Amino acid sequence: MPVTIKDIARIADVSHSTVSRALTGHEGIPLETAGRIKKIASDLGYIPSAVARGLKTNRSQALGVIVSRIDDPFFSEILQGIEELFQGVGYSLFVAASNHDKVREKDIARSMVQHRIDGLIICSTHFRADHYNLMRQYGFPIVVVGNHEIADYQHMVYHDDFFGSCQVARYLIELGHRKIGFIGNRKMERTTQGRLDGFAHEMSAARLPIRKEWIFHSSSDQIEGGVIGTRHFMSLADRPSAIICFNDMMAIGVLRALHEQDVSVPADCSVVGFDDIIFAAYTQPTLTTFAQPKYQLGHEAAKMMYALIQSPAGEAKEMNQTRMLRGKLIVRESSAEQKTR
Amino acid sequence: MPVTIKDIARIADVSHSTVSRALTGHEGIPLETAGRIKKIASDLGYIPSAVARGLKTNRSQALGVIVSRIDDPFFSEILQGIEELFQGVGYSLFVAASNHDKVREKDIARSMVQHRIDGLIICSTHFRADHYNLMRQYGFPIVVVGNHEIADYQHMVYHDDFFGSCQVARYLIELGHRKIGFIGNRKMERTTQGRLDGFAHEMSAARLPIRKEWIFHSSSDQIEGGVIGTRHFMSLADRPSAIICFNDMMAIGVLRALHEQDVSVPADCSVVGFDDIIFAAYTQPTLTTFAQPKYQLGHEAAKMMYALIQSPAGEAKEMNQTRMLRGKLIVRESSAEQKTR
DNA sequence: CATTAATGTGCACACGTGTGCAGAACCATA
DNA sequence: TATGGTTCTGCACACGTGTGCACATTAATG
Repeated sequence: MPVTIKDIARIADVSHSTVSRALTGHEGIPLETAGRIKKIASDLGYIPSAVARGLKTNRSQALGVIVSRIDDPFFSEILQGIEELFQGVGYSLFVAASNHDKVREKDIARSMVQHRIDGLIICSTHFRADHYNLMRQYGFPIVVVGNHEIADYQHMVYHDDFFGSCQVARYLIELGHRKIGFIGNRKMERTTQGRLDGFAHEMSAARLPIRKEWIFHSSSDQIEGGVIGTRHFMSLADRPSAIICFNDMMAIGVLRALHEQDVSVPADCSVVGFDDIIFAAYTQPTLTTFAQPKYQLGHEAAKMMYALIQSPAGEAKEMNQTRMLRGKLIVRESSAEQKTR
Repeated sequence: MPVTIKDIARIADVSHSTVSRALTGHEGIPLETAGRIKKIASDLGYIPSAVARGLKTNRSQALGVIVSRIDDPFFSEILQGIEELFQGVGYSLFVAASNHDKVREKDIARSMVQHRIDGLIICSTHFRADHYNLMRQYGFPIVVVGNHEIADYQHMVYHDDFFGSCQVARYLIELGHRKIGFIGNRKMERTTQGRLDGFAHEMSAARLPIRKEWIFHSSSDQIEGGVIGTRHFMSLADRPSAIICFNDMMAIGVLRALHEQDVSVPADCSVVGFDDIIFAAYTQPTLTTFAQPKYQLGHEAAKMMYALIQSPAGEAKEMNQTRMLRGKLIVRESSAEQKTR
């Protein structure tokens, strides 16, 4: 049904080879002929088939992106950053959500290979080593962005969690807080560890105590995780005067739980999040948080991928490459000076 | 590099035709031979090329999804609904964001056609008629979901905004409100009109006045749109005692603006949103809103698309088909009885 | 045993595009 | 005119998979 180069060839009274060469800007075709062919192609509304071209050239002009969930605002912002770069350079994106489900991971890996993608970005999700390795065999580059795992990948873009957490902790210490609680999430191995290390680093630099009961690992990294963590802290005889949360979703849960217990924020307790998702600016009170450059993370991952695709076969591909981005502290209403009592 | 059916054929000592037939479950291949071939294929880790298959069969096993933005929580929830259905049945999704940009729309339409997608879902975004028609020429089915345009498409899934708005208005009226304001957004043609009609319908059914200055069209449908709308209402001598917002993002803006003006919600003014995005449950106060079945919208659109793909050439395709879903009112803290003064 | 039917399998071509190679056509130089 | 070079273009094949058709083999029937 669609117009093919053969249709164009028939009308232009040349062979399909000539049409192919004229349209791809190949040398050796006189400008006049090329112009005539291009005119016909455009009149006929010719749009080349990436399928046929991909079969011949072994480049599908398609990339894969795997996230854990599409409807998580943190991931979707990274996705937006990736999408915007590739839209401009003519690559299409296969997007799939793993949902932390092993079966789906396998299906996704399989379908990515089936479509012979030119590259893959794995974004903020655990991914089992066997599925990762299955795909590596197929030779296309894989960039991992913002992952929580400790494992080292060949090409990575991630956020400097240690630095970020230091900023947050130092800020609270400078406000006069001495009893600071931390709500983490064990599933996020590398990330939570980095943030915990930064926290511990600043606390000991200021010679402040780190009490075991002030570090709480919640089972959920969503809103309810913050609620659970708050319940824990409120049950203590000696409560922290400030709470650092693993992410903003949990911080929103903390705000909610404190409100229900009539603990005033920031007067009685400061709360700080992490990520700066869009809603952090609109909670009540607005949330002090450390802004991860989510869009940039996506953008940098896309740039790294683009370089890998462009580079002549396996040149840059062999080198390990890691890019680390830093965010910045965003002070809003949920944090304040600790009044000496 | 990857294993092909020819590799399998060589090892099994048959022709590649036989391998092809054995793997696709074609009749006429004895079970024993088929089993032997399948075993070899699996041992070699054979994964068929959707590219080559697509060229021959004219089915790419890929679908397109176009949204206006990926990082808008409303769209991404619909996307999640679409993704989850197709993941299970072996279709991959090309996802693209139009950003309401004409140039990008054109590029997207072109790249979708290039990849010879089997179907397209246009999701909650304006899409120029010429680009839409360009794609229609290529014969693949197009399902439009939750669009704001008045134009009728052949295959549509959308939400009953009139019904939803009636529920909201009636609820506020039953709480004793007589002065009700409405913040809309003109860009969302059909949607905003449906909600306005529902509002007007209930108001006149209750013989309540609809004042011109109580209907405000904001230029933005995001948070700032709500802020602008609130500013307008606060400038009036006779202020409404309840505000219905076009969507939750705007309602969050309203909550914020009222808080800054020391207007207590819901004591002095009730606020109701629309959509029930995830954060509506965590604003301060939590937001009363009308829940659109976003996930279901995506799911229904996917189901309709799947039926269209499966149906023998152009059978169901010719019929117009529209599916309308209804949501439900979610009462939270931002609305309360109007005290008679 | 001859004939027919049923069953398996390979050959060859197709899908739409790209490309090495050879030949054709033209021009310039000896 | 003969020779060599340059410029242009078509033939033929390739990519990986699917499939109509014919042929080969075996089984069933007379």
